[in-house]
Amino acid sequence: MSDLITPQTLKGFRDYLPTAMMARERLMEIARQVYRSYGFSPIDTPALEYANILLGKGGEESDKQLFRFIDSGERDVALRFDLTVPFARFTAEHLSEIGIPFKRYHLGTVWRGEKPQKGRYREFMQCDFDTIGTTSNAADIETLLVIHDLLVKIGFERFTVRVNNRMVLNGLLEKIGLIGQTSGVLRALDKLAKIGRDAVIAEMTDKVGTTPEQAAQVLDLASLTGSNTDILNRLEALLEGSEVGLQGVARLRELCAVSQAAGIPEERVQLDVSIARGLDYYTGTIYETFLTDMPGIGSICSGGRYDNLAGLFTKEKLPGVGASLGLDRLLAAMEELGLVDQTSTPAQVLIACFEAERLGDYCRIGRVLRQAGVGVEIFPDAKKVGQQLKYADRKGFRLALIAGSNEFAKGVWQVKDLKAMQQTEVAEADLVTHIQAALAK
RNA sequence: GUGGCUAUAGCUCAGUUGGUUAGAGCGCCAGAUUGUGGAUCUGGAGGUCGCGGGUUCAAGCCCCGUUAGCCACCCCA
Repeated sequence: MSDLITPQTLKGFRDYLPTAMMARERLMEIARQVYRSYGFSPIDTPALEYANILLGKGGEESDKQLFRFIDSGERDVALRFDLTVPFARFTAEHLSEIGIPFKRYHLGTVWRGEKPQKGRYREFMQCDFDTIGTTSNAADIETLLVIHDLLVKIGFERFTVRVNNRMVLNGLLEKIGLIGQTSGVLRALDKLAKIGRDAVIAEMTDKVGTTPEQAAQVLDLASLTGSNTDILNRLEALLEGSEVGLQGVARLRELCAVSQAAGIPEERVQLDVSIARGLDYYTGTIYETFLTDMPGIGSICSGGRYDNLAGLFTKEKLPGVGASLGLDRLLAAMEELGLVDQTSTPAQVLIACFEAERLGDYCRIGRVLRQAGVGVEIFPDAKKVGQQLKYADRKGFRLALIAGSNEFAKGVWQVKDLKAMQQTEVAEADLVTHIQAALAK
C-alpha cells in the first residue's frame, strides 16, 4: 500500500484534458475537411517502422532524435519521426495500387527525442498533405491555397505564408561558385532574422569557407525586401544567366499571380528569399507559416517541393509537393493567445435531474433530441438544481432542460439558455424545433 | 545532445540572515426560508514544500544527485 507509483508522464509527453482535447479534435476535423475539399484522400501507416526505413532520411540530426529500440523479436525498430518518410515507403510499396498523380492527407502522431520547450514536444501530431507524381506548378500553388484555407477555417486572419524556392537559391549559389557548400550556406542564411547580417557573413566565411564577397552576394539576394513583384523583378536581374534560378523565379511569379487571382489576399503571401529551412530533400518551392501575433513559436505549417520522394525505396522517380500542419504547436500558440474555447463537454444540452423517479422521461426526451442530432447529457443525481446548473455552466453547456411535476402536469419543459440567462417554457411537442433554433444562434 | 533558470495547495504565488503546529488570492465542497447557475457572506476539505541523499541541535530555505517544466544553442511542427 505504501509503494504508490508516482503518476507522471515522460519528458515531452503530455496528457490532454477534455478542454485541450476538444480543441485538438476540432483542429483535426477542420484539417480533414479542408484537405478533403481539395481532393486529398486519407491514409494511415504504422507508428513503428524498421529502423532502416527511417534512418538517414533527414540528415544525421534526425537520426539522433529517433526513438529507436530492439523489439522482443530482435528487430531493430523506431517510431516514425515524421509522416513524410513513412509516406515514401508507403508509396514505393503501393504505387501500382494508388496510381499517379496521388493526393493524400495523413493525420498522425510522430515522435522526436528532442529537448522539449514550449510548442516543442517529443510526441506531437502532424497533419500532412502531399501531391505526388506531378511537377506542375499547379500543385505547388494548390499547396499554398490549402495552407491558407486551413488557417482561415481555423479562425486566423493575421498570418503570413512565407514562400521561397530552392531553385532561386541554388541558381545564385551556382552563379557565385558555392554550389558545393549549399547546405552550410543555407543554414547560416536562415539565421539572418535572428543574428543579423554581420554574424551571418562571419559564419559563412569562418565555418562554411566562403569568401567575404561571396557571402555578401548571398546576403544581398536574401535581404531583398519590398512587394512581391519588386522582389521578383530584382531577383530576375540578379539571376540573369542562371537557368535554374530564373526557372525558380518564374514559378514564384506564377504562384503569386495565380494565388491572387484565386482570391488569396496578397499580404498573406510573402516572398522571402532568406527562408531556406526545411529538410534537405526540398528542391523547389518552400513554405513556412507564421502567426502575426505569435511569431516566436515558429512555423506552424511548413513544407515544400521535392524531386524524388521515394528514391531510396524504388527506382520510380516521384516528384511531389506538400506541407505539414503542426497541430500541437499551433494549439500551444492558440492557448497562449487565449483562442482555445474553454468548453469541456461535447454535448450542448444538459437535462437536470429534478426528480429521480422521472428518469424515464428524462431519458426519453434525451433520445428524441439525440435522434434530432443534438448532444444531450442527463445529470445523474437529483442534487439541488442550483448545483446542477453550476455544473452545466462550468462545463460549457449551452442549454439546460428542467422539468418537475408542475411541468409534467402541463406537458412542458423549462428551457434555460445558460449564456443569455433566460428561461422559456416550451411545450414538449415544440421542444425539438425550439432547441434546434436556440442552438443555431 | 550542450549550457542556463525554475520546482511550495487544483491554479497564480508569498514564505524574512536555516529556528516551534507552512500562508494568501482564485478555484473546489457545504450552508445562508428545501424548484434554478456566473455577485455577496459564513464554514470546510486540500500540501510528507517535485523526488532521493547530505550538512546541521534544527532545512521549504544550504550542498549533491535525480525527475520535470521553461529559456538559449542545435534542429524543427
